[in-house]
Amino acid sequence: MNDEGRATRPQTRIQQRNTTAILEAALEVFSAQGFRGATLDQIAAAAGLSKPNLLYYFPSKEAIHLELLRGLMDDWLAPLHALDPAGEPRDEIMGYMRRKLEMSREMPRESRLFANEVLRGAPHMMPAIETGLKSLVDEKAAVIRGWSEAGRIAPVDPYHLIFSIWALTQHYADFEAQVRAVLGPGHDPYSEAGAFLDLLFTRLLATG
Amino acid sequence: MNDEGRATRPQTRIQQRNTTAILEAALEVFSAQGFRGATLDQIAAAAGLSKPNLLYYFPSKEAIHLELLRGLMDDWLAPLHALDPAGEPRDEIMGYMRRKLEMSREMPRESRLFANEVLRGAPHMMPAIETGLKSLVDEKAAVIRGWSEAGRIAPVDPYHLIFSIWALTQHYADFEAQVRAVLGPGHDPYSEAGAFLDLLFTRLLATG
DNA sequence: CGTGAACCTGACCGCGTGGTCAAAGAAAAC
DNA sequence: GTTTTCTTTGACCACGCGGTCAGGTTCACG
Repeated sequence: MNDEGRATRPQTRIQQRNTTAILEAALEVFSAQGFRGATLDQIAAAAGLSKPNLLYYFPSKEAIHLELLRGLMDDWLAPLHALDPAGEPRDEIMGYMRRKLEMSREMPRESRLFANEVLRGAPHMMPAIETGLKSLVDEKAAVIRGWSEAGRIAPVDPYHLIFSIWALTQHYADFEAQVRAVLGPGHDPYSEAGAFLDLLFTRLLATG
Repeated sequence: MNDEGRATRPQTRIQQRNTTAILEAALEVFSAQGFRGATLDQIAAAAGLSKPNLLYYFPSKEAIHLELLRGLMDDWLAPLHALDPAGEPRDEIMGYMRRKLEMSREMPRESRLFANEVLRGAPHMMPAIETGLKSLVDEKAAVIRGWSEAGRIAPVDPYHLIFSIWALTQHYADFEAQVRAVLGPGHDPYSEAGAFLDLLFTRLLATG
């Protein structure tokens, strides 16, 4: 039981369990209802706690929301971070796309939480976007531009290539209701998307 | 001054002006704040009316929201509706994509309003999506499948082709905050996107 | 088992918000 | 000019919601 790092972190068993339950419940409610649409009672109920008890662990509704967003940023950057400048260009880009699609399948609530935030103009995340996200994208875009100029993939604008990966993969999580309604029953949107996107990016990146 | 059509529709000059102003103001506020996040006071202020006066023209906050969504559906279907089965396949699909991108540029608030609704699981629009939208997509997907099978465009899943057009074009409106933050100043996202998407769909659809 | 800290709750509060209403103020109709 | 209908508003209300608090209960630890 060391006490290193960020000041004051007792972290008992109960604290661990309850904060986890609260964040899980908050993710569920915020992603489905938005920040203003969610109520502390809903979150408390979903977490199996009373509202005052919930506020014993977090000082305010906003604090829960911020904590959720803060934790999300790392997960969100990870797939792009893993794009390896030393790898085979096509494999790296397709791999990035597949990881993002996998994230949409496995973490649709997180995707919707993020979408909600950006839709509003990213009031809380703009600093993180302008620093962490931007610099990472700049870095990887330079790598892709290099590949492009070296003729290892077809010429493309690297920024919009990255945007297209975000758009195409997150769409299946954020607009899931619409996708399922249009396809009708008996479809697995994500596996179909996997095949389609493989094809799309293969053709986009193929050299002469 | 005829009185045909839907029962009771006096529509004086003042009524016309005020309902228009209210819907315009509501679009502004709802698209930026979401349904729950928006307040009647904000909408009234943006419309230049008092709150009670606003409620003289619409019975409730929800009624304004519904009216907005109802009016949006037609605009939303129009670009796909215009895809001509008798046209040149590549031109038709690329034309559809360009019309959608144009809509994102010209009507970003409407795009965000729609995104907000679908993110929440489309509680109000699901009926319209399951009927109007789905049948239109089914119809046009069949056309595209025909082109694909006839070898006039490269083989693609027509449904996911349409989804990809939605995702790629709406992304620039819905995630505008992020796109601008990542690109930095001195960029015109939409014109760059136009060039990129031209390239992307050209390569995706090219035969041989 | 005792004691202090951590955990939990019912009751409560103030404020913002959706919505109402009676009555005043403009337009239109005659 | 008068009446009638349409338009606008200030004052008001009920309620849901975020947040507080005093006090009770449970837990960890010696």
